[in-house]
Amino acid sequence: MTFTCSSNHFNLAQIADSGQCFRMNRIAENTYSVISAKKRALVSQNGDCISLDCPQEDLSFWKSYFDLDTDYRAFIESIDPKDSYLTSAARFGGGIRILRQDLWEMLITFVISQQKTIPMIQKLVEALCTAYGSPLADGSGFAFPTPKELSKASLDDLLTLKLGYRAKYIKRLADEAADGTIDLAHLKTLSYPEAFAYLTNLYGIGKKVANCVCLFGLHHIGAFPVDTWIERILLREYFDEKKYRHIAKSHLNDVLVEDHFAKYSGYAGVLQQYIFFYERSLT
DNA sequence: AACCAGGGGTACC
DNA sequence: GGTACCCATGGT
Repeated sequence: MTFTCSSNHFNLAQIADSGQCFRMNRIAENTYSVISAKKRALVSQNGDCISLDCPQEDLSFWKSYFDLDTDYRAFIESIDPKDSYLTSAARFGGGIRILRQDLWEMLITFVISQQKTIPMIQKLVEALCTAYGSPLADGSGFAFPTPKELSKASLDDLLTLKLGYRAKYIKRLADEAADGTIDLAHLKTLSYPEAFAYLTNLYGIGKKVANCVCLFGLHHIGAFPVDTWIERILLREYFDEKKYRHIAKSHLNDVLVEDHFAKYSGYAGVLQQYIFFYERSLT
């Protein structure tokens, strides 16, 4: 069945190309196939009108997935007008929303993302789903494998899928999530700082991936992942030699984020997505 | 052919 | 607590 609704600050094409989801594919002009966890939908957009084609019982799931109840205008209007780069980025990518994606899927996906380009991440995620996920109800593809399903893959199996040095991380994470050593249900109950600490203690998950999991898998939208793209932006747009001369290189990113994004406390991750998307569009 | 990609672990100091 | 080096693979 098809459901329609309207929303401001919503742009499917921008969301699909924003680098936060890797199983959203354009299948026609303005129409995308989206798979999250065990569900699939066809989504299209004409102006403010969004159409969802999915089983009726999945409608509320997808409305939540696209975060349609959050007011993004307030985030954008809070941007410091003196920050011309951030202002331009928000004007350019203001249709991006932080999707409410599956925690386990985000955890593994962003471990895969280490030192990989977005097209390569998509291929590897799809390979994992095809090899270890369950078929979707309508037979249109495969769900992301559960911890138990993924733990059936041996280290050699994962290496065969070309996961490289990430294979050993994924193997251990899948085993620990399957046997309960990693408690995903508990992780969902934690605050952002608690979840960040929990995640960075896991094998193969450092600050960057932990923040991506917090932002995209737990919807802690104050999380601010710093990858190579964001680092370049911070150094080019926010670095001041006089001001930061005495700061050690190993702390510089943290200080730059603190000095220029702490004022957006609680939702800085939304703005992070704007600048990430904007920066990538410029190349 | 070096160099980089939505980084992180480890061995040293 | 900090740094240097290594890790797989594919694209430029």
